[in-house]
Amino acid sequence: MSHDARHDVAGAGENRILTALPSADRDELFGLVRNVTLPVKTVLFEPGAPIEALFFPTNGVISLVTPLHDGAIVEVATIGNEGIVGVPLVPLSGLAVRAISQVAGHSLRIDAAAFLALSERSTALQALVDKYTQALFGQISQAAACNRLHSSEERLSRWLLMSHDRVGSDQFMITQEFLGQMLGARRSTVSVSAGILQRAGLIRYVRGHVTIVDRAGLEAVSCECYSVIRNELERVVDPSPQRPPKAAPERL
Amino acid sequence: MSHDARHDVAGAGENRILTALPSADRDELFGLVRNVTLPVKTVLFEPGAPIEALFFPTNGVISLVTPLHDGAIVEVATIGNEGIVGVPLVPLSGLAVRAISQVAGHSLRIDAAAFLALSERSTALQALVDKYTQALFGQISQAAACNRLHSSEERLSRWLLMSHDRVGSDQFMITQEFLGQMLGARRSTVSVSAGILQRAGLIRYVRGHVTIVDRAGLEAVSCECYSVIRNELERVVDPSPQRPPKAAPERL
DNA sequence: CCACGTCTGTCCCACAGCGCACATAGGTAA
DNA sequence: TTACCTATGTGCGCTGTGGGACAGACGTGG
Repeated sequence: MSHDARHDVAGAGENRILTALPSADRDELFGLVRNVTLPVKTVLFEPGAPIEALFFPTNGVISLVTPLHDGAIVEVATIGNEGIVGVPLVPLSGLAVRAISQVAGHSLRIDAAAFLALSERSTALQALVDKYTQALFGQISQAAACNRLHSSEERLSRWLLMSHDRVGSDQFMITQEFLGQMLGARRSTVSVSAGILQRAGLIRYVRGHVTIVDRAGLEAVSCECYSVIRNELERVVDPSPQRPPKAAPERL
Repeated sequence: MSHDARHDVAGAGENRILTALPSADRDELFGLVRNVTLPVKTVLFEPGAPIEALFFPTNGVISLVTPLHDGAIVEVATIGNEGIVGVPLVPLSGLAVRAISQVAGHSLRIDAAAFLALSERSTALQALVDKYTQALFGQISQAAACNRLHSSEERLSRWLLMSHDRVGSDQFMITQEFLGQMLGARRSTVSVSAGILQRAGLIRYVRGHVTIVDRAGLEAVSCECYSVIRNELERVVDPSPQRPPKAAPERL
């Protein structure tokens, strides 16, 4: 696994979008980035605020959440080193969501203007970003359905699996209070669901420290949304296994 | 209100994205489109199927829905003459959602390849599409939160208002069975919620024919999501009232 | 060591919405 | 007219979860 990320001072991983770039483009981009440390609960941007920079996480987990007027928030997507925070990027315009770091980590930060200029020149970068944008779109759509139809236990399992994929460790920190906000559920509901998973021997949960004990078991409990989203994201950085095209509708 | 749409044979409206284009670009695009009639429940594309064409609705309502493995579907966005069906567009790639017409109408159809070629030349078109894509992104994010936290009555009101905006008539057809699928609820739940709205004098509902009686009343019952989404979409075609920027986080 | 703050497990009640079933009304065709 | 299909209204029991509260476990700092 090549480690071209000369700015990756933390030595704690790479960003898979950048890894998938041709080396010339990647080198050029690395000249424009700055490695930033993102403690837990760092807000990268607020709804409506113009995007000033993109972030390519190398480790840690960042969530996109929709804040409602009453103060409640709901997670609509989680982003790790497989993705980009700040797309779709439009000059001087902002997204309708908040980006907030969920598990502490590092990201490569690049100014929006510099990124746009570079992507004018690099069709490979443009193509990758567009494909990722489409996958992110799919992730949010799946979350919208999941939030409506799946139980808190299924959604909790999905969240744990997605985080597990991104932190690269069997253990990470997240309080049930925070988890409840992400899942749009009461803390006590999370506590009950987590207790079920714990008694089933799938996880361990001690004062904000979650340990994934039985990954396969978690996948069995989780709803389909986990694998749907995962496949969609994998397709971006590894296009080899083409999805079988669904039955196309009649030509319009 | 200029009516340049020479292909708009149905004479039943215009697409506001296209209307917002400089006339030169608009004329060029009109040379590439075909007016298509979309009966109710027409599927424009399935999840994963490469997008072959974009659709600019001139009337009617088209929904983006996420189908789940068990056959259930949930609406994640509704698109009328303020929008575009098929974005974000990536060559040879597809979206993770199904597009299905909800209220019969017409759209201007353009081949994906032709559209991409044109948008290479028209920065105005590119900018509009990008802004709309961002707004659509916001709509889905809001729906994800709404689906999780708001009551069926609130969501039903929101759906009726959004459709009302798009059909341009106080009456349109939609069965409660279908509505239940959109809202991710039982038909009987929809029946109860609709009954409440009906007894409150806000709507009339007879065998699939909904009539909006008291729009202001509906807005009062609906959740905030209606106006949030509406503002986001209006910003695309009418950027004059800039949104006040939220408090920006500390510079990263 | 103790004190305090944080985080979790649990219990109560209330209620929206599910799952299911059935009756009825509007529309259509013979 | 009758027969039939579609769509809506409604009733009932059940369950998941909200809303709220409290006790106990863990961990840190004094």
